[in-house]
Amino acid sequence: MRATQFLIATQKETPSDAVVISHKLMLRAGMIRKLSSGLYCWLPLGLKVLRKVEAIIRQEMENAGAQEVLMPVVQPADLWQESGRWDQFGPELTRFNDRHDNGFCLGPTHEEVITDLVRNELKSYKQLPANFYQIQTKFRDEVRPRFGVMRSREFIMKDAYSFHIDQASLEETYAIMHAAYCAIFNRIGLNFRPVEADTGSIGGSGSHEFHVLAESGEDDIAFSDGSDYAANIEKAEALAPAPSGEALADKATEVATPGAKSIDEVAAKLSIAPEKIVKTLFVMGTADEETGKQPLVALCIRGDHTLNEVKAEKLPEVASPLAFASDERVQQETGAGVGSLGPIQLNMTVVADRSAAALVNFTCGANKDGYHLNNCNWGKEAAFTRVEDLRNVVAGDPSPCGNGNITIKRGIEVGHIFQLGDKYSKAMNASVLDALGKDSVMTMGCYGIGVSRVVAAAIEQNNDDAGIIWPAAIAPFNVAIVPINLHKSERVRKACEQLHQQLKAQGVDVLFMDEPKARLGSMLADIELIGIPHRVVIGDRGLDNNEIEYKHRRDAASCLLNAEQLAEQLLNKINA
RNA sequence: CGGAGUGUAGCGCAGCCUGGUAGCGCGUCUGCUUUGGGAGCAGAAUGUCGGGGGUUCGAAUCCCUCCACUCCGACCA
Repeated sequence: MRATQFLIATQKETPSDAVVISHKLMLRAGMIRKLSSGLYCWLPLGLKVLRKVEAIIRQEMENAGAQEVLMPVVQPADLWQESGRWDQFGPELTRFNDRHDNGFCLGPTHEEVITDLVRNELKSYKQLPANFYQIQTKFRDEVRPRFGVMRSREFIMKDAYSFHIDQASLEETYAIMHAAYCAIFNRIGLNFRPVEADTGSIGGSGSHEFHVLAESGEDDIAFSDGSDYAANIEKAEALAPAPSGEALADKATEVATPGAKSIDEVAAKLSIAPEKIVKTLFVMGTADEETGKQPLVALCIRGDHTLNEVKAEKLPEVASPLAFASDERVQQETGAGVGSLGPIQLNMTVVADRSAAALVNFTCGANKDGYHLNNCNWGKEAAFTRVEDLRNVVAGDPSPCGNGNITIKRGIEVGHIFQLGDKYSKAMNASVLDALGKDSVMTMGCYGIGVSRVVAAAIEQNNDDAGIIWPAAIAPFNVAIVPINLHKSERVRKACEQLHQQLKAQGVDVLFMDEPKARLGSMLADIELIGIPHRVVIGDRGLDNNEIEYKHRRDAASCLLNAEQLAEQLLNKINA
């Protein structure tokens, strides 16, 4: 490719609204441009990278036995009503009516459409298992799009859906897809980890996320330092600690804590550690079927811990989605305001976290504004209905796998695979005839990769002060040819043209900087910013000595190659 | 949705407080010189100062209002 025929839209300055490195570099390198909040145009350079990621995914999907299909972005409302998600999804699902006033939505995912397609096409267990995938645009009206294409509203996703006669078959395909995902991210050159995950609103049983490790990630991942256990913090189980000692025989004592509302303020005022305080949170409970009224539910965790909202939401007594009680409601039920609350004489379900339940002689709110109780104990002053795992694990906790302790790192979720079970196939009556000639609801799996997010994640892991450093497999160009005094030296032009042709003939993605009067410094800066792995500089001075300057993007200094065997030597470097 | 900001040339920004000819740097275009790490000189083009209303002789500047975008939080595959 010639630079004069390819839009190189690099910028010296970073647009002020970019905060993460991949967003800055994608803008500066001229890969993407923002159209509106969470909506991006892909320029030729960015699209080349995107297409390379797609090509790798396609190959591995085919290897895994998946077949490519293409489904519409616009989906009819009645399918979503059939699955029940028309009402479950919030404003993230963009809905609209067509000219006939029929309801539609923009597809945030495609379970409904594929299930409809498959129930019409597959009739026999002999056609199973079947696995279909597509690489296609999704739209989710995110509350807060950010970080460029990392969290955009419109994005490219590879989504696959598998259909099975039973759970055993699903598990087989799930394992194959798990392996295919590892192969994809390895080929792309990412430092990633599969982690156990919560299934979220998609529903179902088993699930893994694939995370690219990076500081800018939006998820916390818990790793064990004693095994290969890894889980999203939403999912990671916090084990019960050993009981912390003998309860004092004395009664609890009331202490005045005027003005102290947060755990930190109370801890400071009373000179006790936050881990000796019980924090009581009030959330809305499941509505009573007859009256429709929502009771409150109290959740108790240790002062130094944070509530795991995913775990809390799964409690049968707690309304989903999780909502905290209003200050007025809390005041009504307890007689005290937020900041002085405790599990004391509460007329409601009280669920205590395992760590909170293990405390003795702890401090908690007195349900009386401005007062706390010291030396409280469960079964005496304080009471819980039952004990559950409610908190987020923290670094240093014992790993739930039984080996080692937890460390926490940030991850970017680039893939997510689920064992869906029959959630959609049952709701939408997608069945085949089994070996006995009976209708059998199919079991499903689904498998997603955020294709555009993968591009950003690769940059997060591969960059330096000068710009992007592409992993070879997804570099927009693999080699850059940089001439010196192209407009003056016929010899330089000839050498460049020849190398350009030779590499092209070998199928190498090569960029020839053929702008006749371009300055060396700006060409080199552009190539480094764009992140092209291999670079040769061809000038008269080198040609006099039969030498060509070569440098890999990761090398500190350049080296010299023989001019006559340049193409061969370069091919060796590229294939190394 | 709560909090905090920002909208002035393609990009980065100043000007606003204290109303009086629309500015700077980068980029772009022309010419000459230069050419081994983002060149120099000379010249040029580019703005409904986010939109609408108001105050005023006069508004980028003051007031009202709407919109867009960004950040933090909440929330969310």
